[in-house]
Amino acid sequence: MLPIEIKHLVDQYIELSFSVNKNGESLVRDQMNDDMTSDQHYTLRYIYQIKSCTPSDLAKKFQVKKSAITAMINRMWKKGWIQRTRDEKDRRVVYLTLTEEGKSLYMKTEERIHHLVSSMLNNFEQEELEQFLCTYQKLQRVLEDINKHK
Amino acid sequence: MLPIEIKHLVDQYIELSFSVNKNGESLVRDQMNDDMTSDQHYTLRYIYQIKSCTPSDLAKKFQVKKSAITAMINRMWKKGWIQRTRDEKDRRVVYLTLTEEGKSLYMKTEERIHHLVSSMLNNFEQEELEQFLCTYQKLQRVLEDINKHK
DNA sequence: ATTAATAGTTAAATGAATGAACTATTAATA
DNA sequence: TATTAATAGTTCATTCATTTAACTATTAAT
Repeated sequence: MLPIEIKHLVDQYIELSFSVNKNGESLVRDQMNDDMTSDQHYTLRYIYQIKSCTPSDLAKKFQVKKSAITAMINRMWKKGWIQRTRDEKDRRVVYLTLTEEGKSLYMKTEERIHHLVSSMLNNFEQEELEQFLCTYQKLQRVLEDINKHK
Repeated sequence: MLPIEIKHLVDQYIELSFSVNKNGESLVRDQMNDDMTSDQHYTLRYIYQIKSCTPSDLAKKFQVKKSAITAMINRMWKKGWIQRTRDEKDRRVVYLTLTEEGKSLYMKTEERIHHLVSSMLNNFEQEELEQFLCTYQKLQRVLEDINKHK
């Protein structure tokens, strides 16, 4: 990369990531039922996809302390969306799974989000989109790497 | 866009934006002083760039209600980073500006963030990066548009 | 057998967000 | 002009999200 161009590109990235984030999060919130937040939906999504996980897994995925996960899981557990099961081999470990209500709520909301994202991405040619996602993917690995080695 | 590919691309976008967001926000938080949060830095940044703005401007930019802005500005005002001035023509309006302390704190933190983002973006060839930012920019406009017409 | 480390929770404190009710001021209109 | 609308911002109560520090229980290491 040419040093002379760096500052402008960095500024542009900072501005765009802020703006896309805020606007995107706001639209995602609009798809939620009144009794759930976007973080709670992301939690349902992760557990749904991976079937079962531990609070420690979630803390790593969400980049927060485990006590933050305990608090969120408590709120979702009270609403009947999540189950806790102790590992019989290693009794320190807790497995989190979705209840039937959790699954069905997740699927309904995720469908609305898919619809929203589809309508966003429809504004792009397939090739441009694929190129974009390819670079986005690399960026994701770079960020994961920096986070891993810190 | 070919319908058959859509679902995969949508899934990929959802996963990447989540992951880049969480990892990115976590790294940005690491650049903050202990007495400030990333939202507070973003607020300093916006006011710094635009010199002066109203709470309503901030509410629009951050996509939150005005009462959320009042609360954040109060916290930053208590720390001596922000000034409030009433408009003499229209006495309903409040102008927010940075104090000298606010400016200097902003600049120190922003420098660390620039350094971080530079080291991230250094992993890309200039052309790939420019192409990426171009699409990211389009995406930003699409999101802003959807938000405007809702 | 004792000490370390790991998994998870609890509790107190702070920040961030909303909705509803409120003040003050300005704009619209009958 | 007098009354009514709308706008800008704040306050208050409530909920969610997060951190730090202290804690329990369990397993691993020496």
